[in-house]
Amino acid sequence: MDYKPREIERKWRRYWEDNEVYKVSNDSDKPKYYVLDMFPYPSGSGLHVGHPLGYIASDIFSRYKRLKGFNVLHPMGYDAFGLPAEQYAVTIGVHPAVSTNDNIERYRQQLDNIGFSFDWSREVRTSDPEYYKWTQWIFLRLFEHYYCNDAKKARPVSELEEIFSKEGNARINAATSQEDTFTAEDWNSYSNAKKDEVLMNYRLAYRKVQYVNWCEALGTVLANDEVKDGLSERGGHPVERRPMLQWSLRTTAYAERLLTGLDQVDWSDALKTQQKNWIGKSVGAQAFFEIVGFDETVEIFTTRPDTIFGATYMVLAPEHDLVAKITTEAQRKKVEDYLAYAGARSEVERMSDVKKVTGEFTGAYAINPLTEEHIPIWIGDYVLKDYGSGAIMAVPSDDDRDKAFAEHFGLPIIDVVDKSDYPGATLSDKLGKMINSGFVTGMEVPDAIKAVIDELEKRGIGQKQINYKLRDANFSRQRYWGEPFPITFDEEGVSHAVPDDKLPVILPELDDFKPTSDGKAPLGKLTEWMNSPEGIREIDTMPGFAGSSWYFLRYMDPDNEDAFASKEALAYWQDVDLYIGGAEHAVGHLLYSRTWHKFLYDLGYVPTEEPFKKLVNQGMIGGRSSFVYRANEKFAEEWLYKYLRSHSQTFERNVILGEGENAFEADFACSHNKIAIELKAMHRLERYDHEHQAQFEKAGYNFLPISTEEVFAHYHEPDYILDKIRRAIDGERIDLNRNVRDTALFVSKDMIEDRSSVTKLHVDVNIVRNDILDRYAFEKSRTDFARAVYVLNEEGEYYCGHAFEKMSKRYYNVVNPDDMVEQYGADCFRMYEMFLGPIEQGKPWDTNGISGVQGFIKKYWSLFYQDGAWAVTDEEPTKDELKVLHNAIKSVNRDIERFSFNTCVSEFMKCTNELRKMKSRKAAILKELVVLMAPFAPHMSEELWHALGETGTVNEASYPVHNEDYLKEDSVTYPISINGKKRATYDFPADASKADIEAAVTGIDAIQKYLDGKTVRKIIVVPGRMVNVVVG
RNA sequence: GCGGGUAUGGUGGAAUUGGUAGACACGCUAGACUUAGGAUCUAGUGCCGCGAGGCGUGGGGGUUCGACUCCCUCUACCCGCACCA
Repeated sequence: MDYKPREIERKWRRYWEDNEVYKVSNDSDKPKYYVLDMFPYPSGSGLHVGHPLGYIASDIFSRYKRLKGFNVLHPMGYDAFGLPAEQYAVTIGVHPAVSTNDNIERYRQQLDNIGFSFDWSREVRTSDPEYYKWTQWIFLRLFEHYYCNDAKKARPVSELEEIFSKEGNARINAATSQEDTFTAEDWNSYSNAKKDEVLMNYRLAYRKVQYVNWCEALGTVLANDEVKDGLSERGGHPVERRPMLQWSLRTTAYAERLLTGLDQVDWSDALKTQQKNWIGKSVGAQAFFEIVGFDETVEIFTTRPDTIFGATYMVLAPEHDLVAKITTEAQRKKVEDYLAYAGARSEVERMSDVKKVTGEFTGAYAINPLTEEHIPIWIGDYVLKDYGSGAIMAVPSDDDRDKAFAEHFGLPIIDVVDKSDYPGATLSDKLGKMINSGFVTGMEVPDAIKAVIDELEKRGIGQKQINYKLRDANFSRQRYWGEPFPITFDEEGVSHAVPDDKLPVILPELDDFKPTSDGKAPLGKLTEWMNSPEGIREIDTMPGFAGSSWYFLRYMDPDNEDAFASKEALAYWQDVDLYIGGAEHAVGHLLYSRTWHKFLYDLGYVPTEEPFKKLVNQGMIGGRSSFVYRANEKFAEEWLYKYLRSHSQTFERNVILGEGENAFEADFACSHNKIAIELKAMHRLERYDHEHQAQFEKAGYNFLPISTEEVFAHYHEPDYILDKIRRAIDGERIDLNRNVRDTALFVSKDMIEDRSSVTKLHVDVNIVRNDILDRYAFEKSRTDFARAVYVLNEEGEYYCGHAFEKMSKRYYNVVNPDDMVEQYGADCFRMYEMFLGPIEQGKPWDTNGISGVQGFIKKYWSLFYQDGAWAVTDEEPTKDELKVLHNAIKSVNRDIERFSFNTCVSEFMKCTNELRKMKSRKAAILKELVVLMAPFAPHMSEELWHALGETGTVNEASYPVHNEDYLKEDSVTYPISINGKKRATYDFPADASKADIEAAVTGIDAIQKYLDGKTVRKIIVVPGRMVNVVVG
């Protein structure tokens, strides 16, 4: 039979579904393997050809592992809550639940088309109450726990309350935003509201007023990783810093473990460094500087305490609490002006002119504790409120920003580090010798750092401190489409957890879900819902990353009603062995999931500390855009000029006609015949038609309007134009020809003479093949191309230009996987995606190349069927055939293990080519080959598996193992090099010894001529590999 | 500015990790067949040169018998972070 992918694929997909071939059991003697794809947002525009790349890779690996005898969990589901889904719903004016459902359906169809082995019985959706019940449940655990820095794990808040009531908070070493110390008496005397406020400073999920990224356009607050360059990641809207009462997660508590945990996982260095940078650990010292005339001190953080002798002034962040207090009357006006200026600057502005030095003197002075000098306290927005303590000691001699500031405002600079021994050393290298630095003068920097910290500690004004760039994650969204918080507030404003047995708190129906601009969440419109019998409900919802931070655990046991997953399921599946997805989740999702996972680990709910053992980032597939070149006015003018010239008409270009104020320029004019031609785009000629007419007549010329469209329409019959001119010369008045409207001329790329006479336009890549335009399809694609005229090349083809761009609708370079599957079959599509290149590398999609894979599949098929008839025999395979097969087994095995899927496909091609050459059609060979290829081309393999007389499914076969014996050669072809350059090859027996080869090599004819008159100095023989003769 | 990555034919990419550079494809050239079709098959295809031969993995230098691979240096491009004290 012939290879008919559409039939075969439909047939076997149905079979797999009917027989639940991909259903995975939690109850198995086999070792487990968990392959996960990053959670997709079901966006409205569906999948393009770049999206399934990772899914195909993970599917191949899952199928491979299954054939290797593993019980493989390979699930799929949808991250259905959150901004993108809602924003999309808002734009098209449909309820997010409805649009999300539609999108999921579309997504599912597209995925099904490609033949993935997902166990759909485990599908999860974050917007499903059965799912978000557990998101809320985990949130409540975070709410009920704090992070103990001594135990280095999360502990119950109830424990904390007990300690507070007995001894206050002095001895508690926790991750906290609590600044004041209090005693047991204090605590016991606190109101409920006050107690709640204090506890919020300890809880891992807490609510507090703080500066947040408010995005007006989206009507919500965003987390730091959702803001890029001061704009929202989704939609690119401006973001401002604004104090708001918000829920947050105390991710900072886990900073250190998030950092050290990276050592346990097999991720790319690029990814690890990105996470490290985001966590941003820096080791230094905390110090307190007294303020002249005030009781308060300024707390600072520095990584270079050694340079304290060079601290000649201090800078506070504009939002720093002390600013209002310490500013002197004399400076108040100026400071207020500066605060107004700094406050008004958006994040984008602030970040775009980092170089601009701004600040203001508060009028107050601090005392440098080691020099005893009085140093001025400034404010400046290069100091950030939420890093360290929001204040710095400025050391202009050793810090570029401090230096720029000092120079700008004329502040003193004292050199304190002599770096002459370390050329090129930077601040962070911590190298050099101290000068002008009191008791540390002469010390090396690392020693001085220690000495200064010791001194600060001795005096009780400072200590060693570690700081992280990582901030707590904003967890509130003032939007509708998310998980409601399982929190209520009583009359006193005290927060209460909704009891576990009341979960989930269902997201109520709401018609007007549009965001508001005042920061009040849409759920606030439902007064009845909000004022529940249990108390006033929180009306913010959770962010998109809430549901996606633990979804991989739900797949293990998706229908469990008593727990997010059973202990047994968690004990069996443990963690994700292989995680494939895009690099865009490098910090956000991956950091949050790791945090949640560590928290659940602390509570004993999950058995592993890191959720994702191995992670592969698939590269982005870009589009290969195609261009057509539309001739412009210049082109028409050049053409007409050349044409007139060749007919020896005495036309001149750009001729000034008329006199004085009435002078004007005509495109072409012939003074002899008193005729002038205006050559312009139709719409321009139309606009000035009558004026032109009058103008030319006044100058005594017969006016001939020719539109560029007319020129293009008659490009291939130029005599038409000539005829017109002749008639004009004869005095005939010729009106503008309006029948050629919308005619455009397209010049084949290889026929372009002058780039400026054509305009480059994107053309749909789906109507271009091997850069040749399908002109029929082109004319149908857009109404304004319907009357296209072409300048073709000698072959009569239209060649398009091309460029690599992002795959995007506006570049007309989007290729839909459905179209590929329709045309080539899913198996071919899967293999071609892999064949494109290494999975981790970004690359352009080029549909042209798929024909190579298609050709291969046909050839492969023809090993089984000759002229449509079954041609496989039961003969014993020969040694050579076995060698070809086992070579392929060996290579494919090795390459799958190292995620080199492109070379696997090459290997299949090579193997097929070789078997074809041998006319090999033996079942013993082909059966193994079918299994080997099954992970890549599951449909076809299933078909052939059955054709070979097997029953059941090829998924249950066992993976072929290669036998080294078949690969052994009798003789080896050695490359013979002279001084490292290959000059000849020669066959030696496989068991030839080093000495044998050395002795024989100089006797080889092809080598002799290189040895003439030279001495053989050395012969290097690498057995089985190569020979190198060193002469000189 | 800092950090990470990449650089190989006209194109996508191979190279067992220091051992025959360009596998496997696309494209191109020539030929065969054919109801010329965007089908199939055969051969060729890194560059220069008629040739012998020479050159060749972004540029320059080094280590080595031998370098796409290791080291130094420069250049270009991509990604991430960016006043983080």
